Order: sequence, then structure tokens, then C-alpha cells
Amino acid sequence: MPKPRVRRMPREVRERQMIDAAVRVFARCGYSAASMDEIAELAGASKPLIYLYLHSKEDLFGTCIRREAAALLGAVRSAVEPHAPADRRLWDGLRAFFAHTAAHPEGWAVLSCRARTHGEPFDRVVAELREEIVEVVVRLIEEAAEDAVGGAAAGRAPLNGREVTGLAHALVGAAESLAGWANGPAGAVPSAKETAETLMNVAWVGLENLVSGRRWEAAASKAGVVSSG
Amino acid sequence: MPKPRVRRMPREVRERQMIDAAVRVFARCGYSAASMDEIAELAGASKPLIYLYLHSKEDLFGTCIRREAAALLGAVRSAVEPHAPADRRLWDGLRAFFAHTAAHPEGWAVLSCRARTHGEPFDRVVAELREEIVEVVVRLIEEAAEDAVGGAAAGRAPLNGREVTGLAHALVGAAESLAGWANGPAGAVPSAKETAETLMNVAWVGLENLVSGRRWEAAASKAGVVSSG
Amino acid sequence: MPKPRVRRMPREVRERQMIDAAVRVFARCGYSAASMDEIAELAGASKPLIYLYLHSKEDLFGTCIRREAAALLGAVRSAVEPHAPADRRLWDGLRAFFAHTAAHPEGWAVLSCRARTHGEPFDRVVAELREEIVEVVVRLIEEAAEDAVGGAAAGRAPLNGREVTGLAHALVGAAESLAGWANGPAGAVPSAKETAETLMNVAWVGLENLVSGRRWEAAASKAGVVSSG
Amino acid sequence: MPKPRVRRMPREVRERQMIDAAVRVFARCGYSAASMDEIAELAGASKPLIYLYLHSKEDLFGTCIRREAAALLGAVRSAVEPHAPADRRLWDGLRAFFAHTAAHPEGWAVLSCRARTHGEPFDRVVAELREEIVEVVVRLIEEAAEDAVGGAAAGRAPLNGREVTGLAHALVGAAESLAGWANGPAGAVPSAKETAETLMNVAWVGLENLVSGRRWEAAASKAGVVSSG
DNA sequence: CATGAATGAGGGTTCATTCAT
DNA sequence: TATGAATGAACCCTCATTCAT
Repeated sequence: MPKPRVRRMPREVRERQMIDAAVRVFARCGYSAASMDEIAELAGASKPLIYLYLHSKEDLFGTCIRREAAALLGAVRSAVEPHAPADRRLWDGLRAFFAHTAAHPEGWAVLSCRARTHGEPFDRVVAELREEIVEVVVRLIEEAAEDAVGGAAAGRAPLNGREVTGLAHALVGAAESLAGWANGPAGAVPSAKETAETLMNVAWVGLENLVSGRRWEAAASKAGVVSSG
Repeated sequence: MPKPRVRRMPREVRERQMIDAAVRVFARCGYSAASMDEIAELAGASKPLIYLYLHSKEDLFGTCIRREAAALLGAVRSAVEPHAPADRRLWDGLRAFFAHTAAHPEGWAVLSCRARTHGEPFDRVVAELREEIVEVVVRLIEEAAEDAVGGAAAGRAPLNGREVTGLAHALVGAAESLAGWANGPAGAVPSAKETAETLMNVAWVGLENLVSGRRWEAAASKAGVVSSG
Repeated sequence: MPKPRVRRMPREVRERQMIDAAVRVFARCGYSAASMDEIAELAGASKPLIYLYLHSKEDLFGTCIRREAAALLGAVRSAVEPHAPADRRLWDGLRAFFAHTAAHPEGWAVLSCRARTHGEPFDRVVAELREEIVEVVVRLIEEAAEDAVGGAAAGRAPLNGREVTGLAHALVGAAESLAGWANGPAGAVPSAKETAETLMNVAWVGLENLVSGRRWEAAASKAGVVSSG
Repeated sequence: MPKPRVRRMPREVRERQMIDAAVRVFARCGYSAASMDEIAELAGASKPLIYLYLHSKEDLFGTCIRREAAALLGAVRSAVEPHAPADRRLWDGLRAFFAHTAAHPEGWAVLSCRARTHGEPFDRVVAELREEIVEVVVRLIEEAAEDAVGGAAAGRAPLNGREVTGLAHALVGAAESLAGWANGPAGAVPSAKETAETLMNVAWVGLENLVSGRRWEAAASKAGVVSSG
């Protein structure tokens, strides 16, 4: 009697165990290298049961991705007050993002890396999640730009659409990178708050300057001169 | 002689063809899902020859990663003049980075995504590449900070080590994200120069403010107030 | 109570439903490809109940075969009056056979095809059914031969045992083939009566000639000459 | 060293061995119950090699069916002289049919039973083979009818189209049944010539009577009276 | 140098069957 | 009586890898 597996659990519980196990294994190995045997063993269930409940490896992977994506998005959304000022919302969102990814490193690994390795329709789910976040950031930036333009001398239209989207992608990428760094193997990992502060400092301050028209100009690169519109 | 495949090529050429093919297939499918058959076919060589030259699938993958990493690092390095001012060096490096990733999307896909999916020792190679780039950026930031501190009122040491590393990670992540965006399926992809400008604007200007002591403060988040040291 | 399945039916009824469902599935897929899940679903019962009543897939298959064989044999037997003349009995039997197989195509499919696919002991059951029918036909032929011999000039014993058995097999095979044809997908399927007439015409008339000694002779095959004993 | 498998054979030979083995296993077990492992073992090759050459279980089955169907049809065709009289052609065809099925019982088992168990597109192949044979028989009957009508008093049109087709199906079914009987387990199996004679006697003589207008009539079934047109 | 021939090992999936309730 | 929960075993198929030529 090597393993007195707990038997006869209600379906919901078993299913959760299976998905938990799957997220772990997918995070560790990626989609193709993950084996259903390993997932089954980690879940404490037999393979046929997994297939009965989750139907196939692809379905299981999709379920994992959707669950983790929803959890992450939910964590960020519920941390943001819709009527707070833009910077506050960014700040709260970033903190929630870093806190959640730090608390669920496996889920984050699946979303940030594993899901993109396996084409359609998984990369699309992740791409949609990312796009959704980018949209939010785009609105944040636009709002910040309006504030700046409204509050200060509004002489020029400082940001076109593509530039804003680019900025949003940069910000999201920076956040992803920092999340990966914070989850890294290094002993001295920063807290979610510290991470969020670092990013907030460089991004928000840079953003304010940007929307107020200050640019870096390649031509004037003798000593890092900044042109002020 | 049923197949008029070109025979008897010098080893070097054959090897290059094989690695080229492997990079493509690994980029498309990821490590585990890539099949040696497919690589062999794309390379126009027989499988035993691949094994003779490249020894194993893992070895082949490692060779791909190292080659692409070296190419990317070389492109960035050779674009930077060592004695140029910090901002110029960052600017040139970013442009080279975006140009290279746009010109070699498959190589970049292998480095940015595929290699991280397959644990030890491949993720280490990629992590080392990343660390090397982060180091460069760290030095850039430190230098910029010294300039700022030296050139302006030097009252405080505004950045500790971990913060600098975090900034560097954020910058690198932003660059990676932008590279992915620029390679994306959207029709209106920006040029390498545009991409670099976007990033440079937000990063460098933010950086300058940062090293001169201006911070975003959570407490004052009524209207995005920025405290000036 | 999520499923309003009719519960608590008397065992006999349930069992009949199960066997009905099994016959359909076996007819459609054959023994091996049929799945107990499908049978259970079609029967509107749970799998454990099926196992409780019918014990195993093989038992269930055997039960199906025996039920269908008995039904077919019963239909044929009850259509034949024991004291009618030989040709009348054959005629009535054939009509009943074609009527029954047309009315129960699934049962006929199981008997004629599916059962022979799965060795011992199922092919034996079917072989026994067939043997039983062949026996009947053999007696019919012998009786017809006696009539002919008795009624006409009885110069020779024209049919040996093996030839009679062969004739019976031919007749049964022809009937089976016609049953399959009549059940086929062609739009203009003949009625049982027509089918029986066709067969009766060629068989009985041929038989009469045969027992009266007329043969086809290979040697005289210039124009299909028939030798008359 | 349990089995010093002969290695390194040319592909053609191996492929033939595989198909031979597959025909045997399919004949014994049917499509679904046959296992590729068993086929591989019987073929003296490993499973991957089978898949390399024959692609899939379905493909392998199709290959078997087509090969056996072509062999049977070829045997029958090459035994029939196109310009011989109708009865001679039927006689020669039947003899060849019985000889071939007796010599290749496994192929015949696959064609006559196994192939019909597995839906589209295999049953279609077999159905086409059968239809082809039925067509030939239909033409034979029509020709015989013309001969008879031309040679004798041509007062009536004795056979309509559907009746002819029905007769052909009956004849083919009888032949199939006799082939099965001749391959049966009984010790005293008849030779192909005997079998052909039995069928020829009942069929051809019956046919001649039929086309000359003699019918069995249900109404007159007192003593097997035959009406002569 | 180059390859057609060949396989051990393992992966995803399904099935008949049985407990525990 | 009736069933949701659970599984050992087997099946089809593929892959990285290696001889023998």
C-alpha cells in the first residue's frame, strides 16, 4: 500500500487539484514537455479521471491559462478605484500586479512564457490579456496627458496614437520584466511595493515630462541635453 | 541517384544550414515540439549527418542559442562607441537592438521565448545574455547619475544598487516588449528608430529626473504631484 | 435530482431497454468498436446497472445475438405450416425471413456481420443458427427430390449428401445476400414478397430440374447445352 | 537473443511482409480488435517502421483491402475468356472465384466480413468490388436471356431490370456463402470444381428455365407445380 | 561523406470494469 | 434499486537516436 490516495472527493475539488497540478507542471516544463502522467501523479489522481473532467491536454492547458489570466486581471482590477486620479490608479494597479505575480509565480510563468510557446488559440488568450492591460495603460496615459495639457500651457499635441501605444507596451514590458526579476532566483528579491515604486518613479515622472513636451533629442547628445518645448 | 540534393559541401557550410534550419523550427515550435525530422528536411540534410555534426537535439539547441545571443550582443556592442556620452551610447545601443531583432525575428523568438521554456542549461545561457545587457545598462545609469550629481547640486546619493538594477531590468523589459510589438502582426509597425525614440524619451528623461532626486510619492496622489528633493 | 431519468423500473423492462440499445450500437459499430458508455447512454441507464444485469460486454453481446437469433428463427418457424408441401414451406419461410430481416435491420446486421467478427463463442452461436436453417433447407430439398423421384421416372439417385448441403448453403447465402440488398441504400428496394419470388423462381425451378437429373455440363459449353439424364 | 530478426531488408519486401501480417491479423480479429503491436510482431518488424511505411492503422487496412480485392478480381478476370459463351464464362469465373478464395482464406475473410464492419471508406471499397462483380453477372444473365429468347420462341419479355439485379445478387450471395462453407472447419471440404458445379447446376439450369418463361407460382403450391408460359 | 533502414521508449487517449454511497 | 467517482491496462502513434551500407 504505497499511497493511500484520498478517494471519493466531489468533482469540483478534484478538478481544482488537477488544474493546480497542471499549472505547476506547465510552468516548469512548458506545454509540449509536460506529461499528463506527471500532472496526474502530482494531482493525486489517475489519468482517465483527468480526461473525464478536463477532456484533453489542450483543453487542460486552456483552462489553466484562462484561470490564471482571470485571477491576475481580477487582482489588478479589484485593486484599482475607478475614480481615483490616473497616477494613483497606475500605482495601485502596479502594486497589485507585482503582488499577484509574486504570490503566484507558477501562474505567472504559464502566462508570461509557456502560453506563448504553443500557437493558436493559447497565444491568443494571452495576447488578449496583454492587449486588455495595454488598453488600460493607454487610457491612463491619455488621461495623464490631458491633465498635463489642461493644467499647463497647452501649446502642442505632444503624443500621437502610436506613440502612446508604444509607451504602454514599454510600460507593460517593464512591469513583466520586473515581475520576472522579482521572482528570480536571487536571494534579495524586492517586495512588490519596492518594485512598483521603482517602475512608478521612472515611468510616471518620465511620462509627465513627456506630455509636457520635453524630449530627448538625438542630435543634441553631447551631454544628455534635454530640449524643453 | 533519386534526389539531386547538393552533396559534398564543406562541413562549415552544411553546419550553418543546419543551424539556420534549427533556429527557424525552434522559433516556430519551441524546443520540445520541434522535430529533428523537420529540421533535417528544412536543412536539406539527412538526420545522421545532423547527429554527426551537432551531436544531439540539446546540443543543437544550445548552439542555436549561443549563436543568436552572440549575434545580438555583437550587433549592439559594435554599434556603441565606448567613449561617447552615456545617453548617446544608450541611444545607439537601443537602435541596434531594435534593428537586429527586427532583422532576425526567428533568432529573437528563440532567445526571448523558446529558450526560457526549457530549463537548465538553456535558460542559463539566456539569463547570462540578459544579465550582460543589464550590466551594461546599469553602468549607463550609474554614469548618468554621476553626471547629474556632478553637474548639478549634489546633495544626496539618490539611487541605491538594487534600485539601479531594477531600473535596468525595467528598461530591458521595455525594450524586449517593444521589440515584440514591433515584430507583431499589426500592420503599422514602427521602425527601429521610432521605437528607440519612444523608449528613449520616456526612459532617459525619467532617468534624469530620477537621479536629480525627483520622485513620485504615493502619499501625494491627489493629482500626480511630484516632489522635488 | 438533476436528471429526470425514469427510475425504479422493473428489472425486465430495464434489461430490454439495455439489450435494445446494445443491438443498435453493435449493429452500427461492431463488437470491438462499440463502447459501453454509448450503450449505457442510449439505454438511459448507468453503466454499473448494466454490469449488474448483464455482467460484461461479452455477455451482453451474447445475449443480443441469442435474442435476435431466436426472434428470426421464431419468425420463420411460425410462418411455416409443417404439413404443407415442400415448395409451399420454402416459399413461406423465405417470405418470413425477408420480412423479418427488413423489419429488424439492426438485429440482422448483428447476426449477419457483427457476430462473425468476434471469434468464439459468438461465431458459434451464429454458425449454429445458420446450421439450423441449412438443416431445414436440406430436408426441404431431400423431400423435393423424393417427390420428384417418386412422381417421375426414378432412374437414378441424383443428389449425394454433400451436394445437397452445398445447395442448401447456396440457397441460404442467396437469401442473405438478397436480404442485404433489400436493406441496402438503393432507393428502389423490393418488397419481401418480390424478393422471395425472385429467389423462389431461380431456386425451386432449378431444383426441380436438378432432382430430375438435368445437369449443366462443362464439356458441352458451346451454347449452354443442358444434358437431360 | 530471443529473436535474431532479419534486418536490413529492402523496403518493398518489408512492406509486403507487413501487409501479409496485417491481412492475417485483420482476418482473425477484425479491424478494431486488431492491434498494431500484434501485426508488428507477426511481421517481424517494429511498430515505428510500420507507421513509417504504411502511415496509420486505417491506411494499412485500406491497403490490405485494396490488395486483396485486386487479387481476387484479377484472378477471376484472367480466368474468363471474353469471347466464350455466357455459360462458359460464368463457369470459369466461378471456378476461379472458389479457387482463389480457397487459396487465400484470410484475404477472403477480410473482404467478406471484416471490411464491412468498419464504415466509410472501407465498406465502400468492398461494396464497389461487389457491385463490379454483380455487374458482370447481370450482363451474363442478360446475355443468357437473349440467347434463350433468340433461340427459342420469343413471345414474352421474361425479366425486368430489377429482377435481373436481384438474381445477380442472389447468385453472388450464393457464391459467397459457398466460399465460406468451403473454407469452413468441416473436414470434408469440397474442391473448387465441385463447389462451382453445385452452384452452376442450380443457377444456370434455373436461369435457363426462367428466361424461357417457366415460373414457380405461389397459387399453385399444391405439389410444386411449375407453370410453363 | 552521406543515407535508407530500424527501434526503444514514451506520450496522449480511451475503455471495460468496479467501488462506495 | 441506482450511480458518481475512480482506475489498470492497453492502444495508436511519434520521436530522438543509431547502425550498416
